[in-house]
Amino acid sequence: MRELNGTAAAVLGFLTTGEHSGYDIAKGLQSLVGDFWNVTTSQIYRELRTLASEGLVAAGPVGARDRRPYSLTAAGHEALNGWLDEPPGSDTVRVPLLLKLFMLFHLADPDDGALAKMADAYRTEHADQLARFEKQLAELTDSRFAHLVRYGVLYERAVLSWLDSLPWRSRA
Amino acid sequence: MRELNGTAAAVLGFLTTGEHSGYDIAKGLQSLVGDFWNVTTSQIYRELRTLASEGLVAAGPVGARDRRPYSLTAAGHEALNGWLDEPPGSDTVRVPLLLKLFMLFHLADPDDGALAKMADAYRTEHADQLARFEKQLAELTDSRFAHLVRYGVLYERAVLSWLDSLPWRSRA
DNA sequence: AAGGCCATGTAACAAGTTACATGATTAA
DNA sequence: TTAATCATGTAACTTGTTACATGGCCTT
Repeated sequence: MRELNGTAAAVLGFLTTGEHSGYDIAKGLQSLVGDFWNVTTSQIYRELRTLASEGLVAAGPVGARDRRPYSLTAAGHEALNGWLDEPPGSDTVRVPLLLKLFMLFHLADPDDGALAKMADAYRTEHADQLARFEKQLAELTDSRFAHLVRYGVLYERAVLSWLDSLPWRSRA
Repeated sequence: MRELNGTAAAVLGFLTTGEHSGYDIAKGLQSLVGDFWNVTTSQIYRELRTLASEGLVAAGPVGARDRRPYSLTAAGHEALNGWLDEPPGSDTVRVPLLLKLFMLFHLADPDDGALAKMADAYRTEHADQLARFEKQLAELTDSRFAHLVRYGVLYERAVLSWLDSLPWRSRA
């Protein structure tokens, strides 16, 4: 049994709630774990195809609009449990803003206006995300899931406080 | 002139310091920006091939061990400047630990021991990274580049404080 | 019943990772 | 002078993204 990748595992996990189409899975995962595990619809379809070929999910009869429902098999359940036992991999972080700042500093003496503009756009994004996380946190009842959201909150706060510490920021 | 991707831009940026082989570029970028922009050697080679075919870099004569030095062309310089003017894209963040925790919570009632084990491994990684960032920060003279490292410091501290707030942590 | 939107999916492309090959250099 | 290591690169594979196709559903 091959090592599952995170997305495949997420698909299996989602299917523990019952039969779903690729479309549903994609939407569902997006809203459930999209904040710390990016998924795109196309990926899901591909994973479903390979998972099906491995017998970890089973495709049901095609319905309207080519909708094809998938369900978890016993082997799928097992594979998911195996995945849960393995230690998680390392984080992947890519921050285009930092790359750009690095190159700007390296190549030129950029004027503060340009820097501030970039930082502002970035700040807006992250302030919005923080607000979303905080809202989620307020609405959550299960404290275990709340831990996950708190990660987001702390992360976004760190980003904002970094932005606020920059000498060429345009807002306070 | 096509939109450069971040990695391509980083390659061009690196070549502003002179002629370099793919190998050098890969190593160099890894140590310079690897903390917030992941690169692998193979990627660099591919980028170099396409950049060369677009005339943004020029390949020099092959040396020992098939070493092929590349240098920046005028068009490459221009492309790099164009890239610098564009607003940076959004961050990509993938945290396998969070995905796994989510699934664990969703599927079962995991025992604290397993959770603590995961959290500990994660903590070690991030504590190490924090130490590296702090060391860099202490050694840096250019305050502009220091801003970038401070991002890392704040980020890692946020992660650690999150870990410390978990009820099933095994260390204080 | 026509037009627009939503659900559903595929295909093509781009980026990222892993595994491997090979020829210098260096160290024993 | 053999073995180990490092520099250098390619090829194959996996994952991620973008663009597009199509047919049912809902409104007017």
